[in-house]
Amino acid sequence: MSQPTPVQKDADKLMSRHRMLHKGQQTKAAIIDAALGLATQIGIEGLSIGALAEVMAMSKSGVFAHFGSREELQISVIREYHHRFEQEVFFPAMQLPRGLPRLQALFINWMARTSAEIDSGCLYISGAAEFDDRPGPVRDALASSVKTWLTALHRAVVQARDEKHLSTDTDATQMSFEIHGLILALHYEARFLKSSKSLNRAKQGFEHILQRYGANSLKD
Amino acid sequence: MSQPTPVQKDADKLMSRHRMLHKGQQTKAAIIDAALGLATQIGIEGLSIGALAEVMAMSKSGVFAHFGSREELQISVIREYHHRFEQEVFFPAMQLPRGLPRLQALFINWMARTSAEIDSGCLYISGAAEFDDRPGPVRDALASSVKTWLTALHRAVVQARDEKHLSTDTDATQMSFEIHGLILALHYEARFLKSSKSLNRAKQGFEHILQRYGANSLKD
DNA sequence: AATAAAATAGCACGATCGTTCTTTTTTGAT
DNA sequence: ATCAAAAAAGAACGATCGTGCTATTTTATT
Repeated sequence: MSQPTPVQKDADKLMSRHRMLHKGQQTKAAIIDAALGLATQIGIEGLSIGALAEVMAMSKSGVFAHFGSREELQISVIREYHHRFEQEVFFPAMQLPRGLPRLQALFINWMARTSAEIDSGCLYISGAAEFDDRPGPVRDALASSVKTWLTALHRAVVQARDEKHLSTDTDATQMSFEIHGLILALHYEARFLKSSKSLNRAKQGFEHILQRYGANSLKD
Repeated sequence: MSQPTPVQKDADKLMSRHRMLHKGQQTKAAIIDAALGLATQIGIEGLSIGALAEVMAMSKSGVFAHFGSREELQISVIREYHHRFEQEVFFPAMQLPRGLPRLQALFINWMARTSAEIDSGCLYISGAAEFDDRPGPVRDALASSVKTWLTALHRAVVQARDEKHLSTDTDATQMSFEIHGLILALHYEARFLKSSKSLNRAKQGFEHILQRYGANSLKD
């Protein structure tokens, strides 16, 4: 048997180091989870390390060390929201066949995350209001996530048109814009004005849009 | 000639006192104007008396004395925005005849205040995101202003229906909801995503809504 | 069980926050 | 010009902010 080569020893050390990160990653994830909860209530800008430390029953510096700056914390929160949005809105809809079924599922799932049923507001909406006049890396991270999602929605519309589920002269960007408006109105009237009927308003608005763009059948 | 009665003396004193308020009111108005500018950029919650004092070239306590509390300052800002919204959006549209012309003017004026053309964002939109989970007098003042305006919009839709400019079975609340959505999408995509085409998207969306609710002529 | 590294705590800093005092300046009517 | 009231300034307070240090504790590996 040969001795472990230097290369193998290096590999072992690397693995050891990775294992050591376990606990750290774990609490970091817990911090981000709590931070996301705070951010959806008081806003991304309202997020403070002190308040977060109190929630976590940790010291300020203990929390701080995981991120190195408040900005990095904010960006981590946005990335986590992006991930959850993918899990709860995007991926489930991707299970359905291309075209109207998938587009409809995207809208339904999106509504569920936006309506007042859920305890936390939508970070993409509240964040946009906070950062529309505030340049910087946090805004960039937020805008990047939002654009990814809106592009996915746009693609679903295009596919529905290509599948002939919508009329062939459908302006996909225009239709996406109008759908986006429904979600924003739902968020506004349900979350801020506490109007209970908003969910049905949004659903009916979606039906109207489908009719306008010549959806030939709602169930197929 | 009779001597001034005590009542007359009191009246004189009252007038004097009112005159004395002149300068104070004046600078207070200037402060509120500056505060509104700050609030539309960094948010109502982001408004700080220190930053405001610096802009005004005044001392913090000098600014503070006009309001007595930060909350009162925030509410004053909201009241001022309400006033300007009335002046620039509501009243001009009221000059036009009831029905479609007035409704259309309301939408056009609203868009103008919301699009990226203007330097300041819409306080009703950014404020809603900030205060949807934060109860208190500031939120109440904001919600009250917003409801007043949305009610006025709703009334314009009802009138357009009554004037037979829209089909008689028009659901006014639903139509208002969809119009609101267009404005919110415009604000979102123009202000946050810096999309230049949003204004035309909103206009076309409005045309679509008019068509759906059976507007019989766009110019009359 | 020993050990090095990673995770957390503790403490202090300068800054800014809203607010409360007291003092000075400015105003406007006599 | 006088004078009282109003407006503004000045200074200080306790709190909280993000962040940079230096210990201390906990973790995971040998």
